[in-house]
Amino acid sequence: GHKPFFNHESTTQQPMSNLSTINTFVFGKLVDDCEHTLKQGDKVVLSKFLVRKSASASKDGRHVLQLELSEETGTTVFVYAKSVKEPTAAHNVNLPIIERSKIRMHDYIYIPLNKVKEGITVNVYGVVKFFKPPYLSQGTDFSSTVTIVDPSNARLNCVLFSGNADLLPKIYKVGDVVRFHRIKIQEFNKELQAINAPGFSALTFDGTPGAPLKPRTTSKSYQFTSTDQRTVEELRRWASADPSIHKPTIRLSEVKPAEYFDLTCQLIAKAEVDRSAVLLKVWDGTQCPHPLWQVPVDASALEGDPGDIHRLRTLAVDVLVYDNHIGAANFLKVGMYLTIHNLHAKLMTPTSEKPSISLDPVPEMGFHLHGGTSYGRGITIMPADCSAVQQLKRSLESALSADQDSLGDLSLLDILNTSKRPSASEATSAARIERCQQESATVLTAHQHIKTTPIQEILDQSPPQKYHIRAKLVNYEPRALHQSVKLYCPKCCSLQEIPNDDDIDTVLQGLYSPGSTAVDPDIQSHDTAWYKTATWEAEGERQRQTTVHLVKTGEEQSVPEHSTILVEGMSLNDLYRLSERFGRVIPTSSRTKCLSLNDLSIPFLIEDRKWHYGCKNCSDPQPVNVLQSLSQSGTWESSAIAKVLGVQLLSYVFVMKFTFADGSGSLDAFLWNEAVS
DNA sequence: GTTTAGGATTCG
Repeated sequence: GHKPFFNHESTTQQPMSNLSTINTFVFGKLVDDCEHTLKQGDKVVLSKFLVRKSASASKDGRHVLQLELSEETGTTVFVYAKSVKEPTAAHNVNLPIIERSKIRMHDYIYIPLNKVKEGITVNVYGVVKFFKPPYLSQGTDFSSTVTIVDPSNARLNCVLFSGNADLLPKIYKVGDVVRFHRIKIQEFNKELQAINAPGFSALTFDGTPGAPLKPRTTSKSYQFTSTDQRTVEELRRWASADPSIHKPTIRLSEVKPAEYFDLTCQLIAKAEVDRSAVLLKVWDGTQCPHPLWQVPVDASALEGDPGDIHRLRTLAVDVLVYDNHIGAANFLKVGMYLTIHNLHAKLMTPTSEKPSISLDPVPEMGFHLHGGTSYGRGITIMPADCSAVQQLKRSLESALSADQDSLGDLSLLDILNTSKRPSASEATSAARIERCQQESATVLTAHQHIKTTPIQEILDQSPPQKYHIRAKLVNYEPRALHQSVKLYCPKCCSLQEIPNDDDIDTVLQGLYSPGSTAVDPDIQSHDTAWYKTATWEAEGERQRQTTVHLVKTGEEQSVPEHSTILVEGMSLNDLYRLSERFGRVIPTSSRTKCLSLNDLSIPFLIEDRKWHYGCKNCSDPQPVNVLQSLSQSGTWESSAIAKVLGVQLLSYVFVMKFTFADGSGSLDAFLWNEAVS
């Protein structure tokens, strides 16, 4: 908890005004430091504290604000050393005479791991035997699991949580030395287990004997005595003799199939593959001896310098990062140094849908960071100054100098030389926008493993075959969706446009213009055995005779919606009106001896407002009289009508044509479906 | 001072 630490009112002789007395609270680890160092009456300078409203101002009469000191905000407490002459103005932080206090050391006691007991909170040193790098738990905090060992031959599993991942130990590899303050020992599954207690803090050291004794921590103040130095160095020496702890690092050139390993590398490029996977292109300066499996992703989807990606293509490996690791992957920036923990090197036989020409497909090596946190799977961002990255950089630099010609322009060089992350220049951000606009509208998921075939290779082979292509869309038709509906003949496979109203009207007017109407008097206005006829003059127009032949049905009370009519002399508007009223409308003409169908460039049947057309190539129109057979059977299906009339029915289809090109050739692809009627 | 996770491979 927190304790009110300073209370000037009680320490000064004369009473102070409200505004000159402020409550100051000390939190966490700083409590210990201050508790043992500061005495009443000391003069201090405080930096980087939090200012909050005082909850007690109305009661204690002090300042309405309060100061909150904690390690998390980076607070530093300066105390005037005894030797320093008292400054003229205590608040003047710029005074050069202020120096960091000699804080009296707190006597921390470190318990050997074989001496920990349930229920106590202790401080320990240990060597990391196993760890899971911090990851976001299902709860609110980051979590990290660390197993430590020490020369007492005991081991301790530590389960650590923190809302701030920086407060968890910064472990890079097994063998690192850690110091934990305030871990609580408890029992779980009949074993002792440690969990971080309030005020927990951790220091982590490189496990290499003789390496600098600089601890990894974000803490601004920590106690580290010469005793601590000896302890760390002792643990380093003790662990370095243990082969189960001291494992060699594996580089891409040494990777064996089916191996799980930790890879320290630099990120070249990144792409979201689908909802469950992110692609990382990484390199460590060495060449993997196996053919590399490559995740097919659109170049436009790759975040990273296209030039670098191209130049490093032989050294870079594709790593697929799945599921829970995607969140961590999203934080990564191109140029960063990483350790990917428990990376799976897997040999994969290339899958190809095309007929195999080569006899033995060569297995390719793919790298996967599987989902979950088993075996410490995860990604750690490595600072440029740590020894693993120093070593990595030497490897990257030697790879560059080995191939100066092809790698000389590498923009990642800037990162190597300056140790800074690349800043997005105007040029690259413009390029990014351009690429962004080229992004696929649709992404097929889970097809990463499917090989694509160059278009020319498809053109050289004989159909039918199935392929996957990756190509640029050069053109597509039609541009408006409604234009994608066409008429299709299932017999001759021809496609044609749906005649528009103007065309139909023109045909109808040509058919029934006064000069051309030589209606056969024999069949005019005669009821036949199977239809009744009515003829009249069209109103208000040029002389035009219109005729309706109503097909008789068995029932006397036939409703128009279920009736079939044969019509003559109709305009386009007439056809629309009649088709709304009657179930089936069949446009005919009686210029010849018998009632016959019209030119097939207009519909031969309008059924429930659906306009049916026939194929000019494949139809052999019969006199309309043949419909009499249907009037007897009573089946007036459009297909039955078409059949007896000798008409090859055209169907409505959705068709889009795409023209693709991939540099090797170009290909038209049709997207095709039956239209819903 | 709650919960989370509590070492223990893999859908891809």
